[in-house]
Amino acid sequence: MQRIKNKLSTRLMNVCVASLCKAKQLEKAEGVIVDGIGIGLQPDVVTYNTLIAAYCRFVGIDVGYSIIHRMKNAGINPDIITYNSLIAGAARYCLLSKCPDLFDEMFEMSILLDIWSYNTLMNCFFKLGKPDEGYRVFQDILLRDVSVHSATFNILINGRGKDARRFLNELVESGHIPNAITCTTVMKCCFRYRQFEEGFKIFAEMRSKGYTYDAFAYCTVASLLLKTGRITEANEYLGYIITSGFSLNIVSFNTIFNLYCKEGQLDNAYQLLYEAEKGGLESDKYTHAILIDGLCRIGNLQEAQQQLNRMSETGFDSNLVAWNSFINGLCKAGHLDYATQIFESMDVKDSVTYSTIVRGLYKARRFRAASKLLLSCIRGGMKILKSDKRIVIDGLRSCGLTHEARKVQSKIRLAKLLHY
DNA sequence: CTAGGGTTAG
Repeated sequence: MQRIKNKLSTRLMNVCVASLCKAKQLEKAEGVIVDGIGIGLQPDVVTYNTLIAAYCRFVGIDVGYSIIHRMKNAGINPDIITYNSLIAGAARYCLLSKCPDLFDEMFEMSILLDIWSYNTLMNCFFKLGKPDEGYRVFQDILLRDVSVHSATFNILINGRGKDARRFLNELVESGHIPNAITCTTVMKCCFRYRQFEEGFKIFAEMRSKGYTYDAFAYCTVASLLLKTGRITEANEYLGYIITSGFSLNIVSFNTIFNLYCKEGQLDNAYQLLYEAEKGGLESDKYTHAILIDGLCRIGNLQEAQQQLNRMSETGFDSNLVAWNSFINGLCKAGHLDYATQIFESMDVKDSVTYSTIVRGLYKARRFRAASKLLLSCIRGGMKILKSDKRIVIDGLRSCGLTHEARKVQSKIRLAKLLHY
């Protein structure tokens, strides 16, 4: 009788630990376990797995891994879920090199990789832009005759991108019934590849099937509408998201926030931010980037700069999109030198950073500087837009620097030969 | 107790 009681209480403790972990309250979760042990409860594999998953998600894989020692000392062996959480952590923090050691350990304990492990790995490879490795994982799934899960298909759809719609048809033809996640995935892929009609068709189908029971599809569609200048329709869907009673998280909130910022309604944006924070939502890197871009758009560069500072203080110091937005704002306002100064102080830049400055320099008719930058971008192995190449060459020509223009052109060609 | 969908910049 006492043992049954304790088991029940362990389950209760686990529910408590899980909800604290979900809220990132890891110290409190640990406290609950300590208290539980204090009153004679025995943490089980679920208790430890919950904790390991949370550490791997919020802190890092090493801390997660250290719990394994604790559970072994308590006489509990890690299982496939333990290792899947560690694999997910390795994938999340780009530490796939740690996986072979994990696999070895699993092998020693006779724990086999399951579909969750494979899905995690496959998804990670696609996200890292290594589709071949992703497909190799899928081959492994088929070879080892592991039963697939609907998530497997969704990961594959994301990996295929451009052919997502066709892939969905094939799935349906082979008897698979796509769920809401599959549909949203395909719709997003359609939009990404400018297959707008196909995308909206999927959205209509989702609504008729009752697949729009949460804000996911609406956010996708509203953002697309905003991006393509269909503001009224975007507003309609966002209005619906607000009034429908969906529980709004930071992502749906960011979508609405973005509409206000793009529309220059910064007062509304700040009001929304205030209410979201009052409701316990934490701003993320998207919130910051959207706000900084919005401030730049209305020309309030000072406030944008301050917001960047606040952002860095709250731990989002490497938010490249926000910095790119700010550089763009500076260029638009004609502060080329300050923009260049910031550009040079940045440790991490991407092709958007370069492109923004190149375009800024072009508009300021500083063609030599623009071409110099374009070439250093190419040397860094980054993709450049055809239009950027065009404007630099045209710019040089337009002020009689035909020799330079030709030189830049041949250097670009040479770089292409070397890189591809 | 683990994996898959929505939000940002040129």
